[in-house]
Amino acid sequence: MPVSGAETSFDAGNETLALDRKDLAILAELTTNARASHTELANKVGLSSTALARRQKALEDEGYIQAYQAALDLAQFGLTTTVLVRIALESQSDEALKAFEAEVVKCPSVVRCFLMSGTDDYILIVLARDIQDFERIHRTELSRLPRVARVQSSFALREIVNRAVPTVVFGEKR
Amino acid sequence: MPVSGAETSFDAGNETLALDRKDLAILAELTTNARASHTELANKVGLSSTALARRQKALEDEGYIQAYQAALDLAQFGLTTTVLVRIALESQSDEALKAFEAEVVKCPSVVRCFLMSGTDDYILIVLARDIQDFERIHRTELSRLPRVARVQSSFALREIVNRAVPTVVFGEKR
DNA sequence: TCAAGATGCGCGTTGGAGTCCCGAAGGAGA
DNA sequence: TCTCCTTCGGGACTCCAACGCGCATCTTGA
Repeated sequence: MPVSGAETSFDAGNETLALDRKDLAILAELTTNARASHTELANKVGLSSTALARRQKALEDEGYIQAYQAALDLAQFGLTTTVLVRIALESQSDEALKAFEAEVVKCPSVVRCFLMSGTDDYILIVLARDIQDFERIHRTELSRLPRVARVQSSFALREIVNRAVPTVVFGEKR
Repeated sequence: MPVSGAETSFDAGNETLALDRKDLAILAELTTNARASHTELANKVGLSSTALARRQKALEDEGYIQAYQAALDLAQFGLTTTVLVRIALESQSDEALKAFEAEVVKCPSVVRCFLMSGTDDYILIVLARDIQDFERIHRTELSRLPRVARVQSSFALREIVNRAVPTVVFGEKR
């Protein structure tokens, strides 16, 4: 169900995606101001508030918008240190993977965890207050993970890019 | 400036942080429902809407809440492939770093970029539609970055954890 | 005991959200 | 070419709830 006059469309998975530039403008704006009112958004996008409300609701119903969430300034909580952790398991058996994954989701300092191809290990992104704090995390969270053969940590000195959404999303249609 | 009766406090950088469990409950809830109304939040946290509004505004003014943003379902846009890219430069001179960083921020498919310690290289997180699409990104975005000596890519087979905020944040105070 | 700050209640105002209806634009089909 | 039909946009209206203010009360800490 196209949200508006389908211009061109491309295949996304098994569904046909058809968003025009106004839909993308709505999404781009909501990515910045999730609490914007209908009228406010309507002015920025160039629609009436009625038309905008319809489109926004459609975007929500069709799942393009998953949620509205507040972005916290983690530095204000002292979490200024990002660590990339590479973890190799003793075995790549299904049971070992499951056991590891069941525990890693409980680690409170882990924000991302990927199972990687090739070397068949995991990459974690961990947030810590500082290096000493990471030592504690390593001791109390990471070293207690099951089936781990090797843990290798590297610290991020600086973050150059941090986007929630790749800019390519907002430029696909015109 | 404490938001409420300071219970205990800990040092965050150079600022003193004093959030009680109600502040943390507000933040936790807003992390999920950024569009929740004052009354709605007040009920969940156990405050009157007036008190809640004051605390929320304080949290915004003091920078704990950076923004309210819509979370898009990137899979709906076909971006189902996450790639970790490790890039080493020809030189670690300041000029080389600056030149590289000035270009990497322009890459539309890059969502994260860290300068890493130890090996002195960069780690990028790239979102692609599929492997073929990553080949295109590699060709049109990554290989055009300046001063690059080596590019090494590994694909994420699965994402086990994806949190915006480490759960540790909401459990620090009581 | 006193002062400062935080809470909660009640109020009035405002602004947003939702509904209904109509008009315009574009396609399909005879 | 004409007409029907679908779809989207926009205006007007109503209703409800959110927001913000002021004041009295309570708690906390010095």
